[in-house]
Amino acid sequence: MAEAINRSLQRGLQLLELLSEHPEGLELHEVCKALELPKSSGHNLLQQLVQSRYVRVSPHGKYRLTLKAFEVGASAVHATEISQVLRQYMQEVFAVCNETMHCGVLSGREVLYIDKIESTQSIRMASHVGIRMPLYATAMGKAFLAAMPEDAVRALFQGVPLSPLTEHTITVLDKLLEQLREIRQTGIAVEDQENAVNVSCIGVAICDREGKPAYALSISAPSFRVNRAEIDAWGKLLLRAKNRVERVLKAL
Amino acid sequence: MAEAINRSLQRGLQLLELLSEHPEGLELHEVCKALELPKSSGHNLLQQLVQSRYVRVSPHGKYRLTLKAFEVGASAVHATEISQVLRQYMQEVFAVCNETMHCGVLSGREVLYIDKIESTQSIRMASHVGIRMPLYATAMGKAFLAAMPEDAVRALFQGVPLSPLTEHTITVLDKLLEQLREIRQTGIAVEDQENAVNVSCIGVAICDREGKPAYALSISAPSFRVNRAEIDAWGKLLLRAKNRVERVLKAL
DNA sequence: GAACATCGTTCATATATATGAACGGAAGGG
DNA sequence: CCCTTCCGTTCATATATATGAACGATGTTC
Repeated sequence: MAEAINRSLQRGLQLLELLSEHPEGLELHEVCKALELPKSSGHNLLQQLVQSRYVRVSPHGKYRLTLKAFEVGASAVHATEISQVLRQYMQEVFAVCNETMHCGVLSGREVLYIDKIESTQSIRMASHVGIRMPLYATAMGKAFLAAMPEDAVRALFQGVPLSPLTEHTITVLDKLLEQLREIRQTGIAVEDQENAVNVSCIGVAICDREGKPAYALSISAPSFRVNRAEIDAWGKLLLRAKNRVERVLKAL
Repeated sequence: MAEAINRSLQRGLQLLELLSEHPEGLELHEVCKALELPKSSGHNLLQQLVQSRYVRVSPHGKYRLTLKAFEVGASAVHATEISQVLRQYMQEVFAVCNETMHCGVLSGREVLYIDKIESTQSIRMASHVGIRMPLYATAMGKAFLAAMPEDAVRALFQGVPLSPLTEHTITVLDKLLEQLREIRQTGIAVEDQENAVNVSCIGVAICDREGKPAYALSISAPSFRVNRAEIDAWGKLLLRAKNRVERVLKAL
């Protein structure tokens, strides 16, 4: 944590983040403990957040975020005007595959999910927009990494353990790097139950004008519906979408 | 604006809201003018927002929201656990109608859109999650109003003009009240090009345990695809979804 | 190209915040 | 039933913020 420029504001924002990680709500003393605040300080900040309608307090004294935070955040994602274009092409791929699709942005060692279209099939993936997932265990993430030079990937994961999420998760950096080399050949990243059991994903990265990975698209489906044929067919669709989005990005 | 409890935080939050209304970004002096801040104060707040990564500044000196604001907000909507249930039933209705659906919450004289499922048909509605629309000109909104006593509706719109959004918008309160009486008979609200031309919507309100309207579901389609038959069939689906969600709400 | 605007940044000090300590109420234990 | 403990709230004052004024940089006008 860098030294604050404006302590009140910094702590208020930290408080919003903390509450966003605790949907069930937190009590004053819990907030103070988590952020190492004196209770009088925490009280003051929470009061302001309540007055500004970002937080409400339940009858049991639990502080939670309100939908005002959602409103502000939602416009942030639509401010990145490319999101409209991404959604358009996502929709077109979805029309063919009818499997849950996600769109994400690269964010440190994680991918941040910013949009999704859910499959109408009864067996489908659960997920939600706004979450983060590790790069090394998702199709979108591996697509991002494959769009980076190997040195950059090594640097990014220098000293960072690849914690297993399932028993299929790649936990050895060299193995990951090897797979990234394959992905660079085709442009298509495949992930088979590395993030959640019985779920497979196919992803592509979309690069900005400077060629740096920025966005990714993926298809997620129950593993039994993802075979060689689907990987080939859906992969092609994703690549086509990727190229079209990149063309728009260049024209911007 | 109430007197601040903590001025820094209050102003910082106002600043986030302001930026959320200006996706194209604002310069320091524009921010200061809009919020009536001295430029040194605006500068300090923006610096903190940048340091906390809620805002970034473009090469041209334009301040914009980042996706960090989106992340925090997204979890706020998922914190209202009912959103999972709503989405589930929305999905089931969507599987039949294949028209764009929305889910919204009642917020003052407006409906706040919190979720959507987009039609895969080539002619479909443009909209996005996080926006607000006036109650009097949307199917969701009229469903909300019909779930309130007439006196409450009168009070809500006391002295508030019903500004036309299209030439079909209901702009006379008595006419709106009359239509609400009809909606109370069936439970289904229909809106025909009152919000946007060539778009028709069907909506239902979902009430909480105390019987107060809280959520709404709607189907939006090009007007030519919405005839008597669709209104009846889709209206029934929506009513069924409404009842199921209300049952869950009572059980919570 | 000189004079003038306009904008962002810096800084000293008047003003508002942060917090330890004290208070009051609620819950739990003996 | 009293004592203890744990929370949330209030308050005075030590500390940090807010801001007018001054500065430097950049762009504009004539």
